[in-house]
Amino acid sequence: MPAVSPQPTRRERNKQQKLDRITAAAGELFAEHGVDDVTTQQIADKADIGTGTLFLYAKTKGELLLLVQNAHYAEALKRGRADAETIPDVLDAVMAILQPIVECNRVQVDNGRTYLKEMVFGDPTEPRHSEALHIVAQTEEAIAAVLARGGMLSAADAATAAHVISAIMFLGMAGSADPASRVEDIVQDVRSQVRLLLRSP
Amino acid sequence: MPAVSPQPTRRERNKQQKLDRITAAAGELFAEHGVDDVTTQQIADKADIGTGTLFLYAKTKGELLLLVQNAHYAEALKRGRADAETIPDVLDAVMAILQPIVECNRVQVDNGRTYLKEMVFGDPTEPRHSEALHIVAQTEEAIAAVLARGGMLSAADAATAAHVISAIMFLGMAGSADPASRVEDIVQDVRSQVRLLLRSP
DNA sequence: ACTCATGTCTGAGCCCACTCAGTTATTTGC
DNA sequence: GCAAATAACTGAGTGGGCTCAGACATGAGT
Repeated sequence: MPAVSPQPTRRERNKQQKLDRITAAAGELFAEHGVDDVTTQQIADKADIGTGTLFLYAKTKGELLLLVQNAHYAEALKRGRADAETIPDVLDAVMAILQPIVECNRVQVDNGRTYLKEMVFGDPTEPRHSEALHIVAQTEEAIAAVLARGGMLSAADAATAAHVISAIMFLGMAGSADPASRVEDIVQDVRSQVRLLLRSP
Repeated sequence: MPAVSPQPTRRERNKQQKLDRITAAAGELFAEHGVDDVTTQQIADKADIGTGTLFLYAKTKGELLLLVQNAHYAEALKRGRADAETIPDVLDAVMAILQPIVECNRVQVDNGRTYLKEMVFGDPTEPRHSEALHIVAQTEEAIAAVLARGGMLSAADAATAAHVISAIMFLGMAGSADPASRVEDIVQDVRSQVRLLLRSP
């Protein structure tokens, strides 16, 4: 008989366990085969739940991908933010934030692109979707902070510029469907656009 | 007995007629009900062809939307480009190009957003998709021309800036899923970002 | 005219994301 | 403990985009 569990009621614990199993199953299958080549049945089977149950935890297959990828993106943002602090040049610092995100996005090209699609065109009332938008907002805040650091831009302009930069990165990643296009190329493409925005030498 | 037909062979004429019927049917149904509330069956029925036939003319439902919307977009671009010529201020001229495109995109919000989705995430090997990308390229060229007009930017920078502006517009339109958000608001939002990019007063 | 070859059409059927009416588990009130 | 109430689960079923094996039309060769 263990001491007081972290979760109060049994129901809550069961729900959490199921969500964990779903997350693990979806994560593994998506990573292995790509989101398009995995059926919701497979995920349900691997998580050892009924098909219907799956959709109590994620309203669409897209939400399942958000569930899996959000964690990776948050992680990438954290790394980039830390890197940026050590870099004096503003453009370099901004790119230090973007780099890990692009890398993360290209680990599995199809999944990365579908994730972006889901973010922009998915149902904003779903919790995993809001979570994704929150990460984007955090990313823009981090960029704005770097921009404001230089003191060349007002706070409002820094926020606007950060928004533009996030748009540049977004379409930079979404645009290149070819899995052969390397991360480095995308980053360079984004960099040249950001450089112009910042009027960096 | 009419004189020599514009199309040489009977097969070619039949194919063209069918494509016309499909375009008309899809256009009317999409405009009336929105792309999500129209089935490919309905389109096939209205065009008076079999279901299978439909997919000989457009590989996916998304391609059908591209087929219908591309014409509207090309039209919007044409209007904007003409407007821009009469406007001396660079920022105003750029916005004159963007305005009709945003309007066109918001005629039916769902269709507009699905069109954008299809453009970025659709199959680039399909002919209607290339056509859409061509319109985007033309839009960017028109913007670049306006930017170069001022002489403040090199040709290369103008092209890059035009690309950024198209990204800003794209996410400006895609981002606001709420049909209540008015065209004017989106345009204002885009304008403030473009103003910063151009360092316009 | 009569093949044969080549291009076009077709709809029954497949696949798969998602639903919902019915079942089972958990909690609450007595 | 035992109902009643409530929450969670389930899988057969549904709808819709898309396919493909076979039917049909057209044009070319003779």
